[in-house]
Amino acid sequence: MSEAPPTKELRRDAKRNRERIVATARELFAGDGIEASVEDITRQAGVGMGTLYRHFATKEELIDAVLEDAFDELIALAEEAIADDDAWRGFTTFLEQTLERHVANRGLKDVVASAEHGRERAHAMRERLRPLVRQMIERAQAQGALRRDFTAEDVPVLFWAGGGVIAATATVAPDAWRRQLRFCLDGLQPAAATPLTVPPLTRDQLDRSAGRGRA
Amino acid sequence: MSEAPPTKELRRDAKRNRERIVATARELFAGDGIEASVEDITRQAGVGMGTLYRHFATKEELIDAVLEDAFDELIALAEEAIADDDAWRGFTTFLEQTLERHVANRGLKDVVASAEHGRERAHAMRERLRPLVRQMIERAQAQGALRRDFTAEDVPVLFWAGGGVIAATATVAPDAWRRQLRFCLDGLQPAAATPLTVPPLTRDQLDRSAGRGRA
DNA sequence: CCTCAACCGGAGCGATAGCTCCGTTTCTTC
DNA sequence: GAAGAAACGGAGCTATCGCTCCGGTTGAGG
Repeated sequence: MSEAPPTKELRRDAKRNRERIVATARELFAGDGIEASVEDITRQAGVGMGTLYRHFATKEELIDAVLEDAFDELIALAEEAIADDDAWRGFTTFLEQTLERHVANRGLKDVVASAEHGRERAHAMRERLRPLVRQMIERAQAQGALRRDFTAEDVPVLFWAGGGVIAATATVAPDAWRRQLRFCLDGLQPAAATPLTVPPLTRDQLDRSAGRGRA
Repeated sequence: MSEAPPTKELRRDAKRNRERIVATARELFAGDGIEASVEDITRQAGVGMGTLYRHFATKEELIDAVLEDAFDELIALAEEAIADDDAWRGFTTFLEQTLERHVANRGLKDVVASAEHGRERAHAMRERLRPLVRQMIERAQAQGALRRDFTAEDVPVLFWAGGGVIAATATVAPDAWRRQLRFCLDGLQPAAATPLTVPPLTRDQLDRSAGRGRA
């Protein structure tokens, strides 16, 4: 699982070029989403196609490597949320800060909240996030701040919803998603709860959602 | 505005082929979204490329023509909502039925809830829908069933949110959006309302959102 | 400084998309 | 049933994307 770091030792120019590629890709993915073309990346990084593909076997691999930091940050946000004595505040802050990242980093949103693109690091991030989210929710429910029919599997749904708003409005009104989130959060308080008519997603459904295409 | 119907009179085969194209496109757009390729459409309709492009100058025009019925249905749903004595029930039913259409018709979702694709009929539909939605909301607020800081400009935001959930889950759990909508609706009741931190979208922002690209 | 493995760049491949062009066929009219 | 306007169909154009291939270049060890 954990990529052993026995990678010999890169030649100086190779190391420099790799860093340039990652830095440029980070910038372009953040701004344009993962649909930024590899050609744009190489041109702006000042390297050739061959160079990029010697370091990354595929574009997906590059995406995965570029977003590693962002993934780690999401984990850190979840841990902060759990550390908050006020579980409800922790939970809402986690949602807000995650969606703020989605606005600032379209590539992150594309991988987390939208389509497939489940490479190793992304998958590992989801695995690490899952128990944290579950704990976050259980604590908020135990403190009586979150309706009891809300489940951990509903969290990705909130991200998909926020992602939809962000995709449509980010360039024009980068805070528009906050209204939508507020409405949802107000509806998540126990006092506001009205019966749900459908069950939450199962683990299996979650894995297949926005996962491996429409197979 | 209203396309005058002075179009001479199509030859019999031309008329037949046009109908085949529209019928096939309707089916493929509903199933695969507007990304269904024109080649697939012509093949399945049993016509050539030239035939399609004699009837529709561009793919966008075909989309617009194909979705005309779906647009009319949305208008009808809005009118039904307004006719309901219980404004809240009318409003929620409108949202539910619209999103049901989005699940059943991916092409409709693509045009209404997602990207640009603002051809004439789509634009006209939005113009017709706007006052109906406004009325729907004002009535629900007057009846004390809807929080007062909710505006007509928030309705597209709800569609974008629902569209995000549908895009991710439709093939795996076609009803998953109902949970998200329930949470939101519960949060739209006056008793649940918590202060919003950002203003609603302006008309101008709305027009540019998911509108003409990232210009 | 010399050598050669390691690394570089970018033309080009193959797939896919929307769309055009034009030789051929078909319908309608007289 | 002949003629010509109208419509047909599909090969192929252009553009874009991810990715490969290979002749040339560079940097580190002896």
